[in-house]
Parts: sequence; structure tokens; C-alpha cells
Amino acid sequence: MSEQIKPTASELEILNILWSKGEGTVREVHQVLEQNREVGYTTTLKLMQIMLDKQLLTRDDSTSRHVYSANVNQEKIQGQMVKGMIDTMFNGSAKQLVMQALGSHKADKKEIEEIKQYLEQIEKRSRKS
Amino acid sequence: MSEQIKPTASELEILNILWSKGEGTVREVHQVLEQNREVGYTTTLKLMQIMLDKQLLTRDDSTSRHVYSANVNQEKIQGQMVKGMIDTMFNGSAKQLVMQALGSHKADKKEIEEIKQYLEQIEKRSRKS
DNA sequence: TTGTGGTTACGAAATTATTCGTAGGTTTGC
DNA sequence: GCAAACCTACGAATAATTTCGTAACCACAA
Repeated sequence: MSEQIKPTASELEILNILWSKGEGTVREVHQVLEQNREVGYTTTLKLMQIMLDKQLLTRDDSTSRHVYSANVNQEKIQGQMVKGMIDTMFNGSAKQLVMQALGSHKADKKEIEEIKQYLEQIEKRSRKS
Repeated sequence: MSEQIKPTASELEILNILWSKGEGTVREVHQVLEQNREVGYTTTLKLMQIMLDKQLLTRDDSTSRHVYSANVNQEKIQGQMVKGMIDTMFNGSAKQLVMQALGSHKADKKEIEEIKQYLEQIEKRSRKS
């Protein structure tokens, strides 16, 4: 099994921003963070430096405003987090997590249709194999 | 909005055990924890005492082996955790979380059927209102 | 009664995560 | 050139979480 990567809550926020943007400077990331909660600029900077150190990020420091990018795969981390949640809170049942997510969080009609289609794909695939 | 309860990772493990069992002594909880990872008995004890203090648990100390129970609602906490995950990792989209959960974690045919039925219930409900 | 093994209480150390001040380098506009 | 406004580096304080040693208490069998 490959190394388990366990980003902290703050690190996940930053990863998420960089996954969306593709890349960004500390300033840019910081401005997004600030929309949610109060946080000092050097705090964001330090966090990103730590993440660089842990190899969660890479950076281009060829110019004086360093540009950072995520260095871990979004789907992989998401999968790990979801699995952790299923294991520790939903007794290993993906179904329970899905129902909780759909029950408490309103998805619109279009999304529900898409999920249904996705489920049918999965069924078809498993019939074939 | 009511107080946000944010159990730590260890606290969630313990809550999950007590949600399953209904109630349990420190020894019983500890034995389950030990199956997953190495942990000292007094560590478990201390954690549960802290949780009692935070009112995450209640206990019956009428006998010398205190019996603990969860004092927070399972669905409520699960909902909060799922919401947090959707917000910080899935850009607010329950659909994305659901797909990640179903994609990486194999659900069996019966479960998929149940989820589909559940989705149809949701659709029906929303048509009515 | 006494010893053994199991229990709780709790301070405090260890570890991990977060925050920020300060020093010093770079860019920009005038 | 120079000042103002930016930038990075990084030590260190703080906060949050987890771990554990030790003492004291209790049950029970010999």
C-alpha cells in the first residue's frame, strides 16, 4: 500500500483552492481563504511553505512571486478522505454515507438524474464482468 | 444556528463504537479501539473522561465500572461531517461526493438498488411540494 | 486480612497544528 | 535614487490533541 497522505483541515482548504485554480500565488490563495475566515497573510504563507516541505505542493520560484500548484492528485485525496469517513463513521457502508449526503444536503433534480444514470452505469458494468 | 460540535478524530472513533453498542465500559470500548491501532488503556480512559466533560458522552457511575453512552445524535454529527466535507473538498456539490463514494468504494447490487429507490423517493417528494 | 488484578482520577509530557512577528529582499512609481 | 508597498524566510509562541505514568480506590479469592 502506498503512503497514506493525511492533509490537515487547513491544508485541505488550500489544496482545494489550488485544485480549482490550477495554480496560484500566496496572495491569491490567501484572498480566497480570507473570504471564509479571518487569517493573517503570513499564516497562509507559512502553511504553504510547510506544504511545500511535505511535498503536498510544488512551486515555481523563478520569479519573486512564487507560484504554487498542488502536487497530490485530487481524486486520490478525495477518495482517501471519503474512505476514512466511511470506515470511521459509517461502519464501512458507502450506502449509508450516500444517503446521509443526499438526505441532508439538497441536490437538485438534474443532479439526482445524473446520479441515477451513474448508478445504472455501475450496474451495467458489474453485470458484464 | 445551534452550537457546532466538532469531535476530533479519536473522539469520532469512540462515538462510533458507542453508537453501535448502545453503551459500554472503558474496557469494552478500548478493546474495540485496540483492534485498529495500538493505544494504551489509560489513553482511552482519559479520552472518554474528556468527552464526558465536553458532554459528548454521559455515564452511569453507580457501579465501579462506569458505563458510558453517546450523548450526541449520530445522524446530526454524521450530517455535519458530511457537510464539512462537501464544503471544503467538493465545492458544495453533494453529487460529487456521492460519485466519489460510489466510484471508489464498491457497493453491491442490492445497495445500489436501495440507493436508486431512495433517489426516486426524493424526486417524488420534491414533485409534490 | 492481605495480595492480586482491575478500576478511576488526573497532572503533565509529548506531539501536532496553527498563528504571527520580525527581518530582510524585491518591485514599482515617481 | 528612494520610499512605499509588496514579497519570502523562519523562529517561536500558542493552541489543540493525544499519550501515559502514577496514585489511589475497589472487588474478590485465598
